[in-house]
Amino acid sequence: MEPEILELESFLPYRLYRLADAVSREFSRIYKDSHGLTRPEWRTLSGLGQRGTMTATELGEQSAMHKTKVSRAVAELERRRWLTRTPDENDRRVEHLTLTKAGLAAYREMVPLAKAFEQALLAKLGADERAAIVKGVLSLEIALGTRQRLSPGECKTVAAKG
Amino acid sequence: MEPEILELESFLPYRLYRLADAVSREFSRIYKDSHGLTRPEWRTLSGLGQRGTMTATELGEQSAMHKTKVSRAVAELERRRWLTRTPDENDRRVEHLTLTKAGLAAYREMVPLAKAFEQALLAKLGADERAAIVKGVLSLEIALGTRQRLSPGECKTVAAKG
DNA sequence: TTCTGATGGTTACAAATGAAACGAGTTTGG
DNA sequence: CCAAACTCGTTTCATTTGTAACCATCAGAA
Repeated sequence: MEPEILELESFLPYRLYRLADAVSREFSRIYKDSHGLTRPEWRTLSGLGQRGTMTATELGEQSAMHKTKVSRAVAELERRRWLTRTPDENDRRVEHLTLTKAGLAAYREMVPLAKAFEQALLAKLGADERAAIVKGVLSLEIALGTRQRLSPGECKTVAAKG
Repeated sequence: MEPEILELESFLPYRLYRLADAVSREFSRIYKDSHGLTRPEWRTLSGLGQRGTMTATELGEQSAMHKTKVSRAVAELERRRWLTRTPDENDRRVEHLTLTKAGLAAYREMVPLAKAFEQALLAKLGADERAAIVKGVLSLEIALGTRQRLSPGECKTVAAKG
C-alpha cells in the first residue's frame, strides 16, 4: 500500500493560518506604522473604543487575548496616557479601563482606516466570493464555539441556516 | 456627525486571525503532544515528507516560513536525526535536505492524524458551508496573491470561476 | 582577473509570547 | 470567625519570534 502524503498547500489549517497571517500583517501597518502599536495594544484600544469601559478580564474575553497580553498592552497604553484605570468600588481587585481624550482621538483616527482596509480586501472578491468567505468563517466559528456574539448583519445568515 | 466605531467581533481580519489561531492551536496537539514539535518543525517535516528533498529556501517558500524559522527547524530535526543535509555539487551554499528513516516514520505516523483532523473539522459543517469556506479561502488567497499552486481538486473550482 | 552585487544559510540581539508562580482581594463552608 | 479555594491582575522566566548583521559562495561586469 502506497504511503499517504499530505499536501500542505491544500491543508485547511495551514491555509487558514497563512491567510490570516498575511491579512494581519498587512493590516498591522495601519496601527504599527502610524503609532507603533503592537497587535495586543491595537486590540485593547479597539475594544475600549468600541465599548467605552471594560475591565482587563473583559478585554481579554472580547479580544481573545491571554491575560498577560492584556496586562502588558494596558500598561503600555497607560504609559502613553491613552487610557486610565479606575478602581472598582465594590471589588478592589478590579480596575475599570477607559480611553483618555488622546486615546479616543487615536481610536477615531484609525477606525476609518480599518474599515477601509476591510472594504478594500472584500472589494477584491466577487459578490459570491464575499458571501462565501463570510458564510464559511461564520460556520467555522460556530462549529468551533469561538463565536462571540452576533452582529446585526449576521443574524439573518444564521437564522437562514436553521 | 456621530463618531464611527469598529465592531471588533465582526471585523474580518480579526475573525480570520482568531479562527486560524484556534484551529492551529487545536491542530498543534497532534505534533506537539506526541513528539514535542514546534509549528516550524512540523511544517519542515511535512514539506520534506511531501516533496522528498528540498533546500532550505524552497522549504521556506513552500511552507511560508521566514528563513530563520526554517534554519532553526532544520537544525532541530537534524539534531533528532530526522533529516540529513547533502551539499549541492554545483553550488556549495546550498544543502539538500532529506528525511531519514526515523523522520519518514514520524511523518507517516502523523499524516493520517492530520487528515483525520481536517476531516473532523469539515465534518462539523454542512455541505454548503464546507463549499463556502473552501471557496472563500481560495478566493482570498488569489486576491492576496498568496496562492501557491493548484491542487487537483481545486482546479475545477478555479476554472468554474472564469 | 577583480570588483560589485546578489544569494543561501546561520547567528546575534532585541522584542513578543506563554506558562506558571505570585500578591492582593474576595467568596465559601465549617 | 477563620481557613481554604477562587478570582483579578501582575510579574518572572524560559521559549519563540523577527530584524539585521553576518559569512561564505556565486554570478556578472569591467
